[in-house]
Amino acid sequence: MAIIVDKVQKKRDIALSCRDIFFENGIRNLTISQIAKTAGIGKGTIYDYFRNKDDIVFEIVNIMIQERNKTLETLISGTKSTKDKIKLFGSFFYSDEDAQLRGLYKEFISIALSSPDEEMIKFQTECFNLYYLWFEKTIEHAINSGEIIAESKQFCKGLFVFAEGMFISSLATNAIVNVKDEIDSFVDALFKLVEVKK
Amino acid sequence: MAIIVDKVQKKRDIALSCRDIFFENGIRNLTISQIAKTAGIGKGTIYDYFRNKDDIVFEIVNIMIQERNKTLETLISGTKSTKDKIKLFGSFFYSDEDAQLRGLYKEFISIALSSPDEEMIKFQTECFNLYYLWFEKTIEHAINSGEIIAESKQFCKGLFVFAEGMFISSLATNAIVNVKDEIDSFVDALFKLVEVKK
DNA sequence: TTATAAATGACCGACCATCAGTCATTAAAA
DNA sequence: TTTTAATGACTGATGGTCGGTCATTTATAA
Repeated sequence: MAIIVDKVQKKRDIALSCRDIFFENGIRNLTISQIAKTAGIGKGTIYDYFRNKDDIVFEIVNIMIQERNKTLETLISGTKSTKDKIKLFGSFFYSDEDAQLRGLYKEFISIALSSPDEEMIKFQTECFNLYYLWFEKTIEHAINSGEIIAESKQFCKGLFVFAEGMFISSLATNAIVNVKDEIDSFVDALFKLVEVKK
Repeated sequence: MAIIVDKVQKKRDIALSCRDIFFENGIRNLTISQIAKTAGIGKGTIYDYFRNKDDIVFEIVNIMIQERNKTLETLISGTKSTKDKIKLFGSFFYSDEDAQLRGLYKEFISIALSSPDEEMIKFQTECFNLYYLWFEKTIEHAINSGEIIAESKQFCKGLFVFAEGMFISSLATNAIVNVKDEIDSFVDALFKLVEVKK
């Protein structure tokens, strides 16, 4: 027998060692050779751990999003107001702390649109469902406590998805400048309609 | 002088002659040689009319969207109900007639995300503003005629952008299956809150 | 216990095929 | 003869492969 490396861990290490150059250059402006050099390994070794160049971005985003989910979970449980909880879900699309992940997520979405891949879609679906479950629970709780009207539930999916639309529009146009303000004002306006009047 | 070709027209012709293969294969699975062969011209000629491969997609989408805008304009003016007008804006993201344009638009967004280009962003911004103006006008008209409450105006941008979010989510996840239903039910729910009660 | 051989997984970079984009040349019209 | 259009052979770059090397561990036997 010979050396046995922790393939999963090494894959993570390679991916993470490249996250800065991916963020700075974008996948299209990076060569496998550069990536391998940055990771301090041979070009061939890349393909012992990744299916292709896209797969590296996927791994980075995968790791970073899973880390972020944990942070988000604690942040949500530490937030009292329903409205603030809702806003917290959208914060990914504008907060300074998430700037790098957001940049890499952008690359990831670009890949997912032009080269849809079973695994990527599965991961995205899981993320969507996870977030959405929390989101739904938050809204339902607010309904049950009499804070907002029952009809609010119908806005769950739309409200949840709208932030993604703002994000894409902010990247693809100059029409959306301040994502935070747009999200905040939309949520505020909706809450005014949905709050139970005393 | 020698033969003078209408550069603008020829660019259009080349672009449109390739729209089917772009829709079927996607930009990543097409080579310039294939494109040139499909257009019935030499490889080098492509570069007399386009800056690069991305630029061809841009031209196709550009032409098709501008055509669609005209159709949309007449469709809107032929639609009476405010709610139907609003829904009309979202129809791009699910209607059968727009399936091909939608597929090419997806490619275009993918390009715009990973290789942002001045011209593309400018075009997208113009489209956004054009649609949004109509959209805003529709809402304002409904407010002035006493159909919906004044606060409705605050939902303009969010409502407008939410359909794009649905679209992206439907492509990147398996969590959104029926875009039309999602858009319809969100718009319906919002209208219930916003309609002036008699 | 130590020396040697065998086995195996990790790692690598030269190599290959492909392809976007260029440019020297040709063709055709005026 | 000049100008414009068109072209496809060519080039440089790059994603991905593959045969081979190296390092470590295990087996064996002296």
